[in-house]
Amino acid sequence: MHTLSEENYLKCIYRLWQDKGQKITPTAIAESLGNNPASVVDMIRKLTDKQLIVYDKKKGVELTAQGQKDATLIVRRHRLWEVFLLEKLGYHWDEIHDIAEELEHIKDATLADRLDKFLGFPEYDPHGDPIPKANGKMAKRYSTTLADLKPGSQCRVAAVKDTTSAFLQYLIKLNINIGTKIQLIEKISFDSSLVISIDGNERTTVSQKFGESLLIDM
Amino acid sequence: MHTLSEENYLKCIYRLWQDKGQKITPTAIAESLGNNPASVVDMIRKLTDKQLIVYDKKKGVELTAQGQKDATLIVRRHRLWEVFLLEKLGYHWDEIHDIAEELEHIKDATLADRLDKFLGFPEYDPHGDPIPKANGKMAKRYSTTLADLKPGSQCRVAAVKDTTSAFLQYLIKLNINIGTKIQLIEKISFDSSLVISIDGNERTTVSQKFGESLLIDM
DNA sequence: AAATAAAATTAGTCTTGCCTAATTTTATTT
DNA sequence: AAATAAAATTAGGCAAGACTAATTTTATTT
Repeated sequence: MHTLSEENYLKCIYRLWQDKGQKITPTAIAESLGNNPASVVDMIRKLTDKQLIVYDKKKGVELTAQGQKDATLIVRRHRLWEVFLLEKLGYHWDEIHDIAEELEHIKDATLADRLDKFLGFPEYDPHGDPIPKANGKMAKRYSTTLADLKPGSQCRVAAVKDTTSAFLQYLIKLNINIGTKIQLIEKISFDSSLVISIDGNERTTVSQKFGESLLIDM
Repeated sequence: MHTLSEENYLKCIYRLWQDKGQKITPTAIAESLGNNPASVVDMIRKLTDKQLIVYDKKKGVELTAQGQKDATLIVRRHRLWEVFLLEKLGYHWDEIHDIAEELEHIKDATLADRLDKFLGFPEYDPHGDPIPKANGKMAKRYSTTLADLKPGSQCRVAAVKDTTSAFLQYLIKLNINIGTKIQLIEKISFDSSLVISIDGNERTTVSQKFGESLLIDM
């Protein structure tokens, strides 16, 4: 079994891999975890010894088959607990991430599967991220963002790319949820701000950063 | 907030205090946690600095008001999670203790109260231990054991004093549950073995140790 | 009360996982 | 290509929380 820290690194590497598909460098991991690059180097050695990752200076860090499997299970647990917290305990969107961050490390061979069954085998978590199945497979992950949309088109909010409560609280304020319809009216060429209409209501302007944090479905 | 280790010590001290009401010595804590007495001395210093306990060589370790409050909350969380695991996720009696041991450390201000509500404010956990309420109060704790019973009398299993799976699996084998009726037929004076009848069925003989691990209600 | 046993404590060590500072390696500019 | 900047790595340290071994204190016997 893995330590809490090892699991957090695995999850982080998994996320960087999914997000970018690019080379994963020690610096990128350090930034993502808020740790010092020197600490990352230590952990890279440890995870390499455990054969969960392979590190090559040219290619960066890559997960081995076992590393992918283990990381997927952590993500599965995280997302299932998020569903539980929201649906069963009545937490709000912006409160669940940090708690799930702790719950995902609970170690028991059958816990994830039992929770999955109890929740009715959900496909997506409250942030719109697909929940890996027991066999590691998972539903489609959305990748188009609101910022990628052509002005004039309409879309449906499918997922959030950013799960910080600052972003989620802003979404609550704007009355945006998974499933909300948004129309992109105009893209301001000066700073790429987006003029949008939420659920057919009056226009609002949001930043480029905002647009890049919302994953959509067309 | 407290570290995982601090919480485990607090809980251990709380349990020793409830169980025996006797002087709590470093050695007793060490035995209970499976740690070295030297480590216990370190932690006694730490918890004393945090004003969670008071240590006096004559009186042993005692919880301060704050220490009691914090320990009670940990116990509350542990017992609520046990109810959840058994009732909602379908675990068996003997599987829940260790998982709850991890879940009890999840830190969130409203989690215990939400879980309590979700479970319908249970009074007792699956082992028959009373669950502390949000205000710290809790239902009656049973203290009479089967071994204290007078031969000839009848009783109801109210709780188990031992939550190891070895004991619980033995109970499953004997078909004993919380609520099961037991009649004490005879006490063998040689070794204090107990001849009992479970739910009116044919006689079984159990050890003194067994009798001391079952808490009963008359 | 002295001898012995048990408990408590101190001193020093180890591992994990982080840090800073210094150095080396690799990339990017000019 | 040389200079500069950025990234990676090494070396050494620190705190938490455990350990062992040695010592001191307290309790129990004789």
